[in-house]
Amino acid sequence: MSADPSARRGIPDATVARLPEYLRALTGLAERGITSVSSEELASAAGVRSAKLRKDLSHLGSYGVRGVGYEVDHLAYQISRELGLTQDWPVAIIGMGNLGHALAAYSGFATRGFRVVALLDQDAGLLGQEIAGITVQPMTVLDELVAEQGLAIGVIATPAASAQEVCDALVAAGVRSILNFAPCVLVVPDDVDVRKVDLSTELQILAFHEQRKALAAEGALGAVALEPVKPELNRVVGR
Amino acid sequence: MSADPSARRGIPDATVARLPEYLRALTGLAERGITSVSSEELASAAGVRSAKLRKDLSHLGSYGVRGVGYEVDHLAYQISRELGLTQDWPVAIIGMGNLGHALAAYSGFATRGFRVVALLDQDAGLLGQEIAGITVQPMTVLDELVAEQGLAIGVIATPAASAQEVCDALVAAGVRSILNFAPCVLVVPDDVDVRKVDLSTELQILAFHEQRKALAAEGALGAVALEPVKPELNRVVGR
DNA sequence: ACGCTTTTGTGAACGGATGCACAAAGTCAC
DNA sequence: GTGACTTTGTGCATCCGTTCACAAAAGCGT
Ligand SMILES: NC(=O)c1ccc[n+]([C@@H]2O[C@H](COP(=O)([O-])OP(=O)(O)OC[C@H]3O[C@@H](n4cnc5c(N)ncnc54)[C@H](O)[C@@H]3O)[C@@H](O)[C@H]2O)c1
Ligand SMILES: NC(=O)c1ccc[n+]([C@@H]2O[C@H](COP(=O)([O-])OP(=O)(O)OC[C@H]3O[C@@H](n4cnc5c(N)ncnc54)[C@H](O)[C@@H]3O)[C@@H](O)[C@H]2O)c1
Repeated sequence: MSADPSARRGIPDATVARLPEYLRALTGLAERGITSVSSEELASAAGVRSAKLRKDLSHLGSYGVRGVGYEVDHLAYQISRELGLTQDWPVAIIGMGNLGHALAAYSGFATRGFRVVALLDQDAGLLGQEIAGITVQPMTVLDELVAEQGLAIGVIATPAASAQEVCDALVAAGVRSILNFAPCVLVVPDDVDVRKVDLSTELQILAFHEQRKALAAEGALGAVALEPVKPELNRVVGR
Repeated sequence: MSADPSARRGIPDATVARLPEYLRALTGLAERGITSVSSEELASAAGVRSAKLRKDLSHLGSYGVRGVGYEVDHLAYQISRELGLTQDWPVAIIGMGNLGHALAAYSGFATRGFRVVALLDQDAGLLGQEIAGITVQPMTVLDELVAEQGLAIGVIATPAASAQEVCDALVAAGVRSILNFAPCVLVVPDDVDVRKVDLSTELQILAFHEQRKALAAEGALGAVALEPVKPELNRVVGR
């Protein structure tokens, strides 16, 4: 049992998911030359309530000053450290189709603690081609990437039909964190984390709410609105 | 108060978020010629526990048959209806850069109840150009799109600096559902839904867990593991 | 030095989501 | 027709996350 006050492990998943947004908000403030910020201001910049922000930050330690607020640089550093962004994580993108091309060209990786170390594809016609300054390689280099570059994160941008196969290859090579853009469920061992980004799902959730709004408007024409309007600030469909 | 048994409004957000995955699993089963499925099998295909699946489905009505399971086609139809996918939703993509190009070329829209009716950009150099068979138009056509095509959903694929401006234009034109790919918080009126897809956030969450795994492995070398291994099937980082 | 103001950090109440376990409801073999 | 078997739908307990509200802590002005 360590007595270190910051050694509190077990940050809730919901909090971890919001830390990147706080970090982004802090970066924006720092760029505007702001050095100190209250929980109210930062929460507003990040699109959450101040109580939630404070509780989230309390899980990392006590970095605020009562009556004043948080020092922007220091808090940004603490969040970066907690997220493991004080080092650069090597990332490989697999599947250089439409989406893979866009991802490879995306500058948002480098600015946020990630480094694209490889672009992989199965298509012989793509191999050797250069995309965004990186040569496309075959899947066989995976073991080497893990051993020599410390590859830790794989991004799957292949069609759904190939995704599980690619996933298995990543896991076999030792990659334990996977970001999946293919619309399918991946089966992985317990120690591997998978996160999914799914455009269709997001659109379908929007469609559900859109339909509800359309029906509500229709209903309101002939009768009193079935549901009272909920006054709510800055409504965003919760996840 | 209608007595219609299917008129149960107020499906939990968490359930709505999973319906698209169930629908996809059902579509896959139907393609393989399977006509009937149990909650256990469908749950496994969708990557959830069967009890959760059954509770989710119970919110839409009672479409299963005890002792047998669910009829694939019928359940798929019911979920589609609930999500509002029995009609095609017109979608506009704003910002035809790297990401916008990939999205425009993406076939996943049409197969899932969406129709790209317009591609918009501010850049005069792109206007009039054809991408995936659709001509790029200026932002000024927004009002027309809403009035004549019934545009309901806008996809923002511009840089973060322009996103709020584009969002305001969409809202002013009457669009009330927005999918945002730019890494920033959008401020909208209460009746507008915004969902965000954020690559960096997802990677940063993976980095957090990756770091924990690295630290745990390190700690295990010199001492007994600090945390007991949790046996958990098919672990996916929860959201 | 001291009291006033501001803002944090957190205990406690609340609400929603998850997982368990089983009665009810249906099928199917005979 | 009947009984054994399968699988759904759901009540209940539990867990996790959010929100409220305030005492404690720090700065600041006088
Ligand atoms: N394009 C988009 O905007 C978009 C949006 C959301 C989701 N997606 C999803 O992302 C994935 C990729 O989409 P895309 O439009 O880029 O597809 P694509 O067909 O243009 O590209 C797929 C690439 O993957 C490669 N590939 C196929 N099997 C492989 C294997 N086993 N190993 C290595 N490489 C392999 C192919 O050679 C091809 O280059 C799909 O699952 C799609 O559903 C795409
Ligand atoms: N490229 C990727 O893989 C990727 C991944 C994740 C997130 N994103 C995000 O998606 C967004 C777009 O990325 P990108 O790489 O395609 O950028 P990009 O710079 O290639 O393209 C942006 C496009 O938006 C247009 N635009 C700018 N301001 C506009 C305005 N006010 N109205 C209409 N159009 C406008 C520009 O003309 C340009 O064509 C960015 O916010 C980026 O952070 C991109």
